Amino acid sequence: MAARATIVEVAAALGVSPSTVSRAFNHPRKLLPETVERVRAAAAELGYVPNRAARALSTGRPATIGLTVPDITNPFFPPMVRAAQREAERHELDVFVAETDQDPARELRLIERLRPQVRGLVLASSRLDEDVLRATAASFPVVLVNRDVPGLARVLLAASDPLERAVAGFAAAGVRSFCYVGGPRRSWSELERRTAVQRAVARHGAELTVLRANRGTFEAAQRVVDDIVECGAGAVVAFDDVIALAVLAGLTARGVRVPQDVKLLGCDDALPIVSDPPLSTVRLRAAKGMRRAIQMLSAADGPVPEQRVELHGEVLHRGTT
Amino acid sequence: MAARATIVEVAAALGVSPSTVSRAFNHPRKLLPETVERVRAAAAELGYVPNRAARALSTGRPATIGLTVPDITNPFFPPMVRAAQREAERHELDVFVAETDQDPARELRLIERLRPQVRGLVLASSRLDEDVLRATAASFPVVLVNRDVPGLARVLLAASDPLERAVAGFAAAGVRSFCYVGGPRRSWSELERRTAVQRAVARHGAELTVLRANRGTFEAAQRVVDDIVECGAGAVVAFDDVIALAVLAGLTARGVRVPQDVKLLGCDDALPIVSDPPLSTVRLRAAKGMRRAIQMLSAADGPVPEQRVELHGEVLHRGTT
DNA sequence: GTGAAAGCGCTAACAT
DNA sequence: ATGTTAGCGCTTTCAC
Repeated sequence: MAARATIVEVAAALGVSPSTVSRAFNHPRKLLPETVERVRAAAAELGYVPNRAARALSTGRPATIGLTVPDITNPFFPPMVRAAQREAERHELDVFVAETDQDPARELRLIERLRPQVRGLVLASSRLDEDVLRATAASFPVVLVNRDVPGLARVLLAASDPLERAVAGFAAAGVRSFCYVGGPRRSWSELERRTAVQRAVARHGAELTVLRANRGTFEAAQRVVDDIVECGAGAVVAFDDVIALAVLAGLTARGVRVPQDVKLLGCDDALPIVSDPPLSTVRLRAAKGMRRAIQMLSAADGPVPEQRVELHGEVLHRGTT
Repeated sequence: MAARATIVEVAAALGVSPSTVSRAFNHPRKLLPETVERVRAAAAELGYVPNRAARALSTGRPATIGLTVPDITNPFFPPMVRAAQREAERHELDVFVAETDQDPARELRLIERLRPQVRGLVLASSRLDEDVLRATAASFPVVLVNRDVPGLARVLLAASDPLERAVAGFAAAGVRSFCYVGGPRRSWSELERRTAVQRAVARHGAELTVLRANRGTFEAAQRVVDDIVECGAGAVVAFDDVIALAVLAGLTARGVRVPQDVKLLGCDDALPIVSDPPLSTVRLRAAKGMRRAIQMLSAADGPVPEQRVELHGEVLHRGTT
């Protein structure tokens, strides 16, 4: 029961052919119910566990999909990884997760490496050039998440709607000067969020200062707090919650009261922690988006047809707005 | 260059045998340098990417190791996942990550599923019974992380030393009553940390109230804040940073000043965020531990010999102590 | 130094 | 309804 038996061994033990054992698992309806039963019992008895790699070799259809994320320590991604695995499970698929480190060259290397052994790829927040992505997706099933490349299958976790709504609310409350603290330059989310804020601020005839927390990390964000204070904004919109919390801590430490003096809005709702006051943020539909991505992949057989799915988040007004 | 060529195709294109192509990659020194060069050039030209699954089938030695974690959204684990992947890379190994959801049955299912296609397993914070673990590790390479089962190979990220030191410091500063807020019941870390605090508190003749944040989550922790206030402790040690931050927020909201009224110490140093005041915590050697685990696995061929590696963390005194 | 052949564990025609 | 055969992509004896 402990040792791993093979199909051939199970077959031998039962005096049937390997194909029968294989069929008992893959096409049970092609066998006598009784046979299926006997085979399954023997398999369990011998501790048989299917070798999925061998199966993939044989069928040419691996039951694994690859998922790349730029940075697994970014709290935005683990929930997506979980959602991917859970949804894949429903389709009897495995998920192989690889971290690209935000490095396009590394991302490409990983993709090449994964390709022979996965059925398809979900690329989350890919940093690759459009043409590289197009070339890859032309001959292989690929779904993009949070990357908007026309012609490809993509799922976008949009924050623009709630962001514009939030800005409108701030403006209505009398805010005339805004500040946006951006995240990773090359990310689609950064573009989408910044653009939304710019549009909304302009629409209300207010002022906007755009700052950037270079590598999208907490430390980087702290350095911009001085600039925020200086520009005298009445509301700060941050690219994500990590940055927002850094800003919150910085403002508080400088005696600026949130939300009385400055309103503060984060994005992602990915952190398992609260601040004081609790951070207002935009909740995205990350899990749902990842489920969609997996579904697209498991449906398609061959390159995934173009489609653009945009899932809109919602503002969560908590203590900082 | 786009399509995935196979070894046979590369061989055909060159008019050599498949074995030669194979050798050019796996045992280049058995070939004329010039041949190796020609083969590599042709392979690159044709976009040949080795199929690792097929190689594993053929050699019987998969170049992949499996890693299970209880909860990937717990910020404690992503850095370990990253470390595992980075170290594995150095050994030309892949890492397949699976989430057990803290469920022993699920963990066991995943292990069985992984076994045929991985060279070995790293089980982080395993929730399986000792005998199940022993049985598994008897016939298969397994390294435990943060689970202390005698007889097996294990890496422990210990917090006891720094925790005892911290308690001693609090006692020296006049604290007579302590509170420990525990985490997941079945985890080794919980036992190790709680025991350390109990021991240290007893040694200084002080009082200890042990509370628990049931599922180790932020929400659960908030519910115990009232109990903390009630027991009148002068210092709180939390199982991890997530709990500690919840406690901090709860205390602050109730007008209790940290660290003036109550000192607060977290554990793990895993969160990419700060609080105000910044949380004091215990930094563990998670990355280093995971590297060790991978090394043990890639060294051993067959069951990993017993060994117990204990890596000690250090106290990080920041703003809450 | 290189080729030919067998086989890893499994599946899918094609028999029967 | 089940067995036989061939082969997935690769590695590895064993020959030459």
